[in-house]
Amino acid sequence: MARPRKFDETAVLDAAVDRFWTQGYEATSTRELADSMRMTLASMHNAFGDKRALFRRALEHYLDGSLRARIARHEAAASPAAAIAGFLRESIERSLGDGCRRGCLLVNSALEVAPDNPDLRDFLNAELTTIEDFFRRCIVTGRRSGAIPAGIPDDDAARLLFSTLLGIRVLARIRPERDLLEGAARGALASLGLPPMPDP
Amino acid sequence: MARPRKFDETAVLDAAVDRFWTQGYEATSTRELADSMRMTLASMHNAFGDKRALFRRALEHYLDGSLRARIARHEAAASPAAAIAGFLRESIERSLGDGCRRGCLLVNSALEVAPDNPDLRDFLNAELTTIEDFFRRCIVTGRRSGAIPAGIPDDDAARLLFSTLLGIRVLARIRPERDLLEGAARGALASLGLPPMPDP
DNA sequence: CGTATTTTGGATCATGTGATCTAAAACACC
DNA sequence: GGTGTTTTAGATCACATGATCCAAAATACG
Repeated sequence: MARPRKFDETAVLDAAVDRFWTQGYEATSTRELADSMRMTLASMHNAFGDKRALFRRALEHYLDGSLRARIARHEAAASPAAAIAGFLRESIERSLGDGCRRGCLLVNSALEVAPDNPDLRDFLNAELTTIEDFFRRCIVTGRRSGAIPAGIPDDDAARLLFSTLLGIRVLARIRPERDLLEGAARGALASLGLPPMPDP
Repeated sequence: MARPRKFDETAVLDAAVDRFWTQGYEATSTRELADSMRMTLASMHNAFGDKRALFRRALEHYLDGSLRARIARHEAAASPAAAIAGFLRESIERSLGDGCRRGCLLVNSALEVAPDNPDLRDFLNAELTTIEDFFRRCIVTGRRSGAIPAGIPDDDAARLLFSTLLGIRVLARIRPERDLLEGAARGALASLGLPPMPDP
């Protein structure tokens, strides 16, 4: 019916994610995006709309390939406590393994672009809440089975883990030191009576 | 010897802080800065140098009037445990009391501008370490006196509080809900055997 | 008062920005 | 093979950006 697209959508979105992740939204120009996506400005605009729409698509692409799968994978672990510890371990290893100090695109975006962008903020909040809910589910089921000792309210425990994770992701961007990131995670786990993280 | 300056340095730096805090570094133009500082571009440039240098000055101004005094004030509290709880309480109230969801300029900057700016990164890290050290001093002296129960290593406890604070400041910018911020703080305090925060 | 020195105001420069336009190219369908 | 529809490619638009220049203004000092 019409001329087919030459580019691979996954590949070009990967490239867009990389730029936004490394440099942030404001600091990335549309020309730079088009170059790294190996397509022209017009094609990019035609396929994805304006810069904001492309950012949204890139963010969704990032989350599709990253967050949701990770939660599902860890939730299938041997126990809720292992799911929590494994999720934190993976977050730390990802943070330390990235030489570019990129942190987490979700957290970076929540700080840079969400505050003055209600649509994006709602979207990001929904994703962040996914993480909070994951922690809460783990806490609830773990305590119900007796594997996690009772203590502070379930909600507070989940929020503690959630904010610890965010803190770790912030530190990953500015001070990516293993002792620091692991110390925060160890502190949260131990103080909730959870087993330590698996070795890296 | 020469023509005196017409502007009040404190006032213009306050204005610069406000713009950078509300919008971030990249999203704030030099013209907008000059307008809000009530001076001309040339005067601004003459007095503070380029945009990056002005940002650095604004950041220092913000920290001078905010962070260091707060730490000193809380450290003079009745007990180390009260110092920790009071510091978290004040951070939460500041976060919730700001209708603009600005969060903390230090944390925002650590994510947006520090990663590709070694000088600024070192400066920000030194300031962040000031907070971490404050928590560590409180834990150490509180445990030595018996007011804070022994448990996980001092360093890990300090890192847990530190990353919880960062997480709270991130959430303040995207999801400023009292239950959420207080829940994270309550979780951290209770799980370390610390007394709860004072009422707002 | 005169002069040296700094700040101030306004204009301006070169460049980068997001976005769009036009025409050529490429394919699916009839 | 023709036709219609979409994607490409390159040029370009209007504007914003960071930074600078130059002359006028304002003061402290001699």
